[in-house]
Amino acid sequence: MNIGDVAERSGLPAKTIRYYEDIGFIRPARSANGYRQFAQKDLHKLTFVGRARSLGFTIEDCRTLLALYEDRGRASADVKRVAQQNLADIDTKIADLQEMRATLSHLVTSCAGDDRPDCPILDTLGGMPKA
Amino acid sequence: MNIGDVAERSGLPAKTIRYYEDIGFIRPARSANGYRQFAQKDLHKLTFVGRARSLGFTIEDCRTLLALYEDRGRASADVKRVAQQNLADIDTKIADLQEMRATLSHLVTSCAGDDRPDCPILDTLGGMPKA
DNA sequence: CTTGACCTTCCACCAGCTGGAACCCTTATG
DNA sequence: CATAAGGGTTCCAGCTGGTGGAAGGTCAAG
Repeated sequence: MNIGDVAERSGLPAKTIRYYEDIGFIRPARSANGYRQFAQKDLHKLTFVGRARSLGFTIEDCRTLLALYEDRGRASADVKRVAQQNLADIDTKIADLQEMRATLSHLVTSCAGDDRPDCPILDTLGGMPKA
Repeated sequence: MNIGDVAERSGLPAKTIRYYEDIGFIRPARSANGYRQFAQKDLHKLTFVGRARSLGFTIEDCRTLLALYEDRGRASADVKRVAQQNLADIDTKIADLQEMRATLSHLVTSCAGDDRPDCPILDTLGGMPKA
């Protein structure tokens, strides 16, 4: 398979696949003309990474997960630990965003949104106490 | 005020303040020794930006908001529009994260997390259908 | 006079790609 | 046979929003 095929089948842009080679996720062979030749294994790994990324795992998480994925004798506890940490990170992000949302929503509601200059949003940003 | 004072009062690191000068948020005067001399106005603007950033506004949003903040004749509708867009973006992010969370939480729950190699998390990442 | 806390600039780096330039390879068509 | 379209290749730069560190100037205290 050439990079275009793998891009289509994995759902990742070709640029991203080259980048993933660059950072060592895959090591495709090269044919005589210099084109990357991808094996099924490469496609699997790329698809795996694509899914992991879409679930919010970082590149370094993916590196760990890929190593565990390749290691047939790994303990599921190791994988679970990475996933749980990711879950906790996601929970933190959600909580932060919800707090932001509440504050901002309150501001938006209190703003008339007309053509007059009086604006509680700006007033608050410019003047609210440090907390 | 020197940069250290402004940093303390605005709650922003000095590095960030220099960066904000770099991107044109503020234009502090310089004293004879080359030190930045901050006016109250600069402190207000930095504090304003700090708050807006903590509510998830991008740097470009802040540029817009600062311009509106400075413009005593602005229409509150303009500010509200920016805030509402930000709110919508936050909602999208929260929804995305919640979807991630649900999938990942399901995976974590289904994984034994023991010392055996069988792991539903890796199985799913490596094998689930493209959707 | 030296120490230490400031301040300055500049350059490099983080994640995770993405865009573009400049070039090569392959295949089909006129 | 020339050429044009549509692959592929490399490398370099840039995005966001800063952060870290080196090398050096300045200032007040002891």
